[in-house]
Amino acid sequence: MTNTVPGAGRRAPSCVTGLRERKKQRTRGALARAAMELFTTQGYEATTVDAIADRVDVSQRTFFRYFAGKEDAAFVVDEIVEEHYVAAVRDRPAHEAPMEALRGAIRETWQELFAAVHELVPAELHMRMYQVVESTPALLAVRLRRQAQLEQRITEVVARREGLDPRTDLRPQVLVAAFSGVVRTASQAWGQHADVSPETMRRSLERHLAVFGPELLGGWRAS
Amino acid sequence: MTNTVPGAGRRAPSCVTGLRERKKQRTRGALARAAMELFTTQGYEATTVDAIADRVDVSQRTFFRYFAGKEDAAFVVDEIVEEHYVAAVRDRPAHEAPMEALRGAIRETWQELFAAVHELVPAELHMRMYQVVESTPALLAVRLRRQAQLEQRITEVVARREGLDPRTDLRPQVLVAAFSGVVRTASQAWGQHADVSPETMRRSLERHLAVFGPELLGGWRAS
DNA sequence: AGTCAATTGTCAGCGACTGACATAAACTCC
DNA sequence: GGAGTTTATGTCAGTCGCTGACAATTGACT
Repeated sequence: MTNTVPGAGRRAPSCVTGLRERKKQRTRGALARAAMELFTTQGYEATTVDAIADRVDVSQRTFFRYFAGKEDAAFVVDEIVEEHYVAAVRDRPAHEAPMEALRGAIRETWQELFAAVHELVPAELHMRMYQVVESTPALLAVRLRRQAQLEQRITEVVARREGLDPRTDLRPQVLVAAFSGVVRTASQAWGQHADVSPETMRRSLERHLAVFGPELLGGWRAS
Repeated sequence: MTNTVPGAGRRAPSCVTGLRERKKQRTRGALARAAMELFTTQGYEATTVDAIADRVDVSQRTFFRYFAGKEDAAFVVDEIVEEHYVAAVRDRPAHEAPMEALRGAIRETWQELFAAVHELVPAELHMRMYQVVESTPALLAVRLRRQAQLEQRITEVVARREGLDPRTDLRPQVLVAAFSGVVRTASQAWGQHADVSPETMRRSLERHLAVFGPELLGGWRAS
């Protein structure tokens, strides 16, 4: 089902591990890693697609057969994390309230984040890449769009958990939007932090989540 | 202070209305309107910068002296709305709780939205343009980035209202992020609506805001 | 081994964008 | 109102992201 990109062959099974399929996965991984290394060292704009392709000894044309655009090579990690997150929300115990489930899922996801990605890219590179995306306008825009799409998927999952139709009952949509906004501030704050480590990441998340309670919506002067 | 873009002259006052300045504003407006007309009729990707420039009888190079990129011509309206919103939050009565102030400000802004923009572009074009941005991935990404930047500004304003330092106290940041997420779902839902009118816009906003209360963060099963 | 399908490189071309230079227009001051 | 100085504009050449088309190579299956 999940083909490694170039031409979804009409009869190709693509899930079994033929020599061909392994080769494709290797090239794709190599391209992604090469791209990230160049992006983090030279900057995104200063890196040409030719440079990425040369580093893997393929033609520029081949790069574009694996990635629809230069940007996409920067989001292979995000892609994995997104899948983990969706699965995590889905697998949360049914008795949890929606907000609890989201909180638990994001904690899980961020906890296992580096382990899940480790095979593809070293943690060091991954963290620097996160900052590159945050500080490059063109990439940041794409990340935010991806997260907006992710919100849609999460909304579906939450609605199903509660047995609601998201078009009728707006609560899933609204909760997910608000919650995602909060998570984004947490990751943003973490990205600006000088010491980017799994530990500071966890702490940033908890600090932001702690504030997001019913008291936030009322007056603050009494506090 | 607000120069119309081509070369910020070292001695040019640029706030007074010289013949030169008026001419620039006219071409800038004409370029923006031409761009929006083409974007809404042919689609964003199918519209070339040459086509936009030709329609205003200037060279392609001149277009890029007024707008840093093809995208930017699509966001002159958003820019105005953003300014209105910031001002609206700032001018809210000091006794209002942060959440109240944000709610009031967004209502105000959306109410006067079409009137505020009317001089630059007709309402019809404006609304169709909104949908074009929502349905064009490249443009949607930019809009989301702009809104993220807007959140930062609003956070500053809210923090100042409450006499807080946004780096110490995370509440402004977190509230604004959550609230902005909710507003975004409202505008998104409106954009997908078949009948895009000021009336349906207001209703979408109220429906989404109504859901965003303390009950949302707890369990829903009791309801 | 031979056939078939799928990946790859090469090439030509489009569109977004930029720096450099020359021209023409508007502003300034006398 | 004319001389000199900014400042906007057009032209040109060039880079980079990206795509379609074709031919050559390589893996897969019998």
